[in-house]
Amino acid sequence: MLNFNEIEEKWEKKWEEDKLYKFDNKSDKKKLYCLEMFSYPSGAKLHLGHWYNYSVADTWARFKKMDGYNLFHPMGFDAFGLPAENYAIKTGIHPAISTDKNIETMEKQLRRIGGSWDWDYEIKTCKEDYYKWTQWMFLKLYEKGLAYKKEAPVNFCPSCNTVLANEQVIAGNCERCGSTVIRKNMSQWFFKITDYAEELLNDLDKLDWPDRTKNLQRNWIGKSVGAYVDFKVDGTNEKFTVFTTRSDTLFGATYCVLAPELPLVDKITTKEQKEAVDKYKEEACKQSDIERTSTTKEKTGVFTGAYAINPVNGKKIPIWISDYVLSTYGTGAIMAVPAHDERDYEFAKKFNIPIIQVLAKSFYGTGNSAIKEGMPITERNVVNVIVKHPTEDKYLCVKNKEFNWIDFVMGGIEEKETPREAAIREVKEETGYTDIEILKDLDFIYYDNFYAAHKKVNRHITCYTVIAKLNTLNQIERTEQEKNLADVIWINKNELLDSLTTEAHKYDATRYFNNEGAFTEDGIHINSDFLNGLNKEDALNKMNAYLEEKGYGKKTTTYKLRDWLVSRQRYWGAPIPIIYCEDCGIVPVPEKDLPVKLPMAVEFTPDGESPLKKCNEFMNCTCPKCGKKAVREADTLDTFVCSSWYYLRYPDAHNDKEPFNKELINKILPVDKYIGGVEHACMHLLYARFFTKALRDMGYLNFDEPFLSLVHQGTILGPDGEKMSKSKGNTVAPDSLVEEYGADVLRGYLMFGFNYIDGGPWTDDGIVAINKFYRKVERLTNAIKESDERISDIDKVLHNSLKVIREDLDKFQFNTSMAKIMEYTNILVKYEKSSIPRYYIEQLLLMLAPFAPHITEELWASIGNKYSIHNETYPMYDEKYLVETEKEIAVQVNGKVRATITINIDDSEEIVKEKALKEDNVKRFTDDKEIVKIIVIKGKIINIVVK
RNA sequence: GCGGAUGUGGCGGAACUGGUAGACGCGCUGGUCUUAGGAACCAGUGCCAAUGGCGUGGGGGUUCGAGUCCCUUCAUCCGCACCA
Repeated sequence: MLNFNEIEEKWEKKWEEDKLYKFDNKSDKKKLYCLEMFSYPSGAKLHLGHWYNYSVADTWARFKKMDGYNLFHPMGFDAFGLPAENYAIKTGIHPAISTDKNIETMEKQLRRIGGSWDWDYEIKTCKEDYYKWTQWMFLKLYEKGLAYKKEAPVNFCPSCNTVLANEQVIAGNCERCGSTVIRKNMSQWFFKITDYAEELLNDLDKLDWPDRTKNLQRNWIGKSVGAYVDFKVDGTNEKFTVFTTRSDTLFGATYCVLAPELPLVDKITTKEQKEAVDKYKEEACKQSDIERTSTTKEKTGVFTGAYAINPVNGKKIPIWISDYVLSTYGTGAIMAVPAHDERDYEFAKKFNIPIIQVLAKSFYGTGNSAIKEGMPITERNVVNVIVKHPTEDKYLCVKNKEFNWIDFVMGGIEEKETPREAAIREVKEETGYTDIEILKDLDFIYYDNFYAAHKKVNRHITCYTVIAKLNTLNQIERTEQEKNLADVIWINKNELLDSLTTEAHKYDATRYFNNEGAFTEDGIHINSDFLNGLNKEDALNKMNAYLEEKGYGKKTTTYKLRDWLVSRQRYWGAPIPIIYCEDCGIVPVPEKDLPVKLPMAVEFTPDGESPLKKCNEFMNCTCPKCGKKAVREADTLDTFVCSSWYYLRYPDAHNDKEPFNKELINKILPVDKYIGGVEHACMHLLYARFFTKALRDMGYLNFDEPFLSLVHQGTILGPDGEKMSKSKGNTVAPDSLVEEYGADVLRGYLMFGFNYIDGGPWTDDGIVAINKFYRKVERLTNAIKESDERISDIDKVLHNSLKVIREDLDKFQFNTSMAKIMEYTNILVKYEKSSIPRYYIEQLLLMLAPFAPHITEELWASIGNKYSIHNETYPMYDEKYLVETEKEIAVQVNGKVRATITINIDDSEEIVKEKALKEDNVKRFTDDKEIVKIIVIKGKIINIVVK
């Protein structure tokens, strides 16, 4: 029996010595760039997640290589970053030293996976020969106006003592350490990723990426089409602009809200309101983002005393400040339309601000076309009355005798009559109840397709709804006509929604029981002058055209995506290649002076200032323009800058003249298959796309997207089904598993035991099974015999397996492809006693080679084949073995399987039917029944329908 | 609240465009070989009052036929979260 660990280490050594996985960039085979996300060299050992990512992806890469591709499969390290620096603060060990050491350990562990990486192309982002070009990237972006410095409110982590990109703030907390992020005004470097927002959004459609990842990015980019509308401040020369997606509701704007931190607030606040406004502002600043944006929080706000002029109707509307308006989105100012926006509604209700309805629901359909084609809105209006029982929890309804319709009391509103008066009259007429009290009107009118039973006509009619209650059940005699028409009934809340006949009354009841709220559905415009009768789409177009024509505003698009903040007040990163000169201002370091070297001797104490600031040899320099004394930028670049272009460096990793040879990388890029965690969806994956597009526009690249196809591995959970964590004590260490079973067995289990995309809980039993399976393969190899014999049973399974394995590997379904290898193995076991012809053993080893590279290499050699199995071609199936002549199909009677029959593949339908009907068990279910029809699906199933 | 995903035996997980649900493996049961076996091999294994019935979270529908399509509902997980 082989000692897996021994042979594995033996072969790893040999592969390395022989450079078995050497990439040939001149090969004329079809290139395939397979890349796993590189990792941060932490002090901890390689965890199971690394193994899952790297070993399984390696199997795929190996398969593609054996299948004839010129595989480019590099590996490296994302080596700058905070942990090393924090470690230095704690222990005094310099990041350069600890990082080197960690990389060394990780390289060793990675090699033990048995990956097919060509280490000659290794990248370490913290090395001068790499970060020199990271700095070069910065300079190029700066040249193009895509890197700029500005004073802005930024996210600052008080614990890490540095600013963070928007993407690094998770629910108001620091992505890394979890501390609450605070807002600070600081002068920082940004990359103008927003210039590419639209393209980043649109090009997602071109990518073979998981849908959820694309959606995460779409969401993050957050495109929203709307309009800017300018409001003048009454009695002043001030004005402000709001952003709205619903300019069509402008006639319903009854107030405006400014974000408390807008400078305009101070300018327009009246003397009387100053104190209240200042106090509110102060409190708003104190709150963290989480508190501020908590949806459960009640709306708060203060009136500024000032009024804005609604540009479309000249109306004066109050200007408030409130923290529900964010200074960071849109313009930091909104027009509030309480009738049709939940938040505005809540706010208006709380502060007694008028609510003007400008959209009305129509049960006939929304929009002017519906009205045009249907009945016109009649002058005559209708009131619907929800009447509560004086003592019980019941509601008054009438039941139409002719149609059994159940509805609330309803009726036309006479001229000179208010809806309330009509309600009282109708209740009396229809039900005879007289002691009626109106409680309130429901907020919004709507249009109904109203059927007047006595006139037998449909009308599109305006509906009001009032809520009333009876104080007593005093009742007068109803007219004969009313008695003949309908019964008076009382039903409870639950029965109402089930039994009400018209949609409109169900809608009334729902709104009443749900306490109304804003009307946020689409509807027909009302109270809106030139928009009346239009639907949303038409009204939006008309309003936006009107605003532009009059100069009141213009159509626009906003994005949630912010420019990427790249400066960090930390040491262990690439220095930003910028010099500040008193005379010349901001001066980029000339390319010839790159790299701006990160000095070794610095103090690490974090105090919110870059450690480099205290390093005089670094800071002091001369201005490249005028030669006077100048200082360097003390901040370093976010490590995501390093990882935004590493995939471009790999193919030309040792080029010391340029970041990459243009011709070469345009040949090898884009990455064909990129494999890594989903957690990078809105950071690394977005940034890298931005870099690619920017470099393309600078003429360096001739492709638009860096990663054509993307796969996320799932997460391996602890045996308890929980996420693995040291604190929970449910971690599984790959090292000890490798020691016990060997790398191939671990790889095998990772592939076989899970759906790669989903991951799942670890089980110890599973890995034993793979061990057993590989032992079986070893045993079968020993049962080899030199013979040209072909066994058709085996051929059939072999070629079927090969076909499925290929298909499944393309889909990243390693579990099912391994299952097929096992099926093939199982058939070989049947012939083990009489020994197995060489051909079948070789096929087994070849098909297994990408999965278990070490063991197959050893067994390949042991049966006397030449080194290396990994230079062999992956076996191809032959269609001729897949053609079936006979097949077993199911016979169903009324959809239930009653028998199976064996048919010849070219049996006619008649023969198949005959065979089926002859089956005893089929007879039992058909004999005393009438056969209605027989459905034969060729080669699949037959279904006999009986009655 | 919005968006997305998932739900199949005791377990991990299969199932192409609707066509014999449970591939493959673990576990379990019985057997063979053995001094012994936690080794290997062979047979069996969805559930049940079992020549039948029931079964893919629940309810309804379309269909000759539904894990797969439609409607509805529940549960779990993950994003975003006052985005105007």
